[in-house]
Amino acid sequence: MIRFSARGEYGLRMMMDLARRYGQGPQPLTEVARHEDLPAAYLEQLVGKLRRAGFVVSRQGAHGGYELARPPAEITVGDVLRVLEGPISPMVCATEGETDLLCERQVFCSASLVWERVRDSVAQALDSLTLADLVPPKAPMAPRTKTTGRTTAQA
Amino acid sequence: MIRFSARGEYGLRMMMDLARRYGQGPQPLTEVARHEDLPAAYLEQLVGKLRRAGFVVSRQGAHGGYELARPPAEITVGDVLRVLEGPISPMVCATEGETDLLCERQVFCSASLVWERVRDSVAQALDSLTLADLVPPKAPMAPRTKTTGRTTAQA
DNA sequence: CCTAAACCCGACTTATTTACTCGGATTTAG
DNA sequence: CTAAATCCGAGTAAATAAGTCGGGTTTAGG
Repeated sequence: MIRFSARGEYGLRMMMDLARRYGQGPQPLTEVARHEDLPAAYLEQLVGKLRRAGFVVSRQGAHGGYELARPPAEITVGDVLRVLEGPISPMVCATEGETDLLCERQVFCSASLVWERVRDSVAQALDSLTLADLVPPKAPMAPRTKTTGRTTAQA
Repeated sequence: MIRFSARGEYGLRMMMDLARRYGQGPQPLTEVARHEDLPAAYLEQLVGKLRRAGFVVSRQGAHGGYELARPPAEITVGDVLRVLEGPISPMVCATEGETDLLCERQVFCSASLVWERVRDSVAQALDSLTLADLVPPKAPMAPRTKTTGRTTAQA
């Protein structure tokens, strides 16, 4: 229940990939798609929304691509998911940012308490995480696996 | 984004209606449907699941109907919604109660942190509310609006 | 100038899910 | 015996999701 769609998943993974390469110039979408094993043509739709929302910038033409508009620490997961999936809304009558649109039974409908709680706790979870939290800046160029001790991939 | 379906909404409202009349014998589904203005034939599907899950009991035949299997305070919103909408699962790889089913990139996929956080905060929100919390036992038979001072409905 | 690599955009398609409805069988109080 | 109810599975229309496709525009480099 209460599932995010592929838009959110793919889009977030794309943004994480861009975060990993932040500061290295524009990344072509085909590269991102290859890294994450996602359909490039579909990512195009998603990145368009993110660009229009101001979270990524693009450069057209040869050697073009996409790049985060701000450092990863300044973009939250909530920012990304709201662009791709719309406002947090576990139920129509409990949509983020909409005070007006409520059904007429709302005044005495105690179920709305549930949806509002869910909405707020999801918002809290999403807004407290930035791309930087998800993409630890542990040696992106010089893989120094000694100090971290983390195996980044095995099998 | 991340929306409950009508199953969850209708089902919860139905359970709240049953909670309001708990202890008054079995309630026919047509009554519940009328109270909540919901399609009775659809509720039938939903209440079937709730009965098989042990949260309501039924009596067949004339003067039959449905009734909560336990007092409202002993049924959580999480109980009800899990029966109707399945386990909490903001993403396939972060489904409640499933430790095995994870995609092979999960080991190094930091996005899963997001889905797990969302899952756990939704679970916390749903499991901390019982039907009794939603259906205040304020004078169900004798509407004594004086002491409460609450306006239950004003345009 | 020319070309290839990329972004840009909207329309189309297909599969799945949702929100129901329908028909009919069974049970039971009066 | 009948009417009111639970039970059950199948069917169906509409919406949404998840992509695909075709073509246009921009730009670096030769």
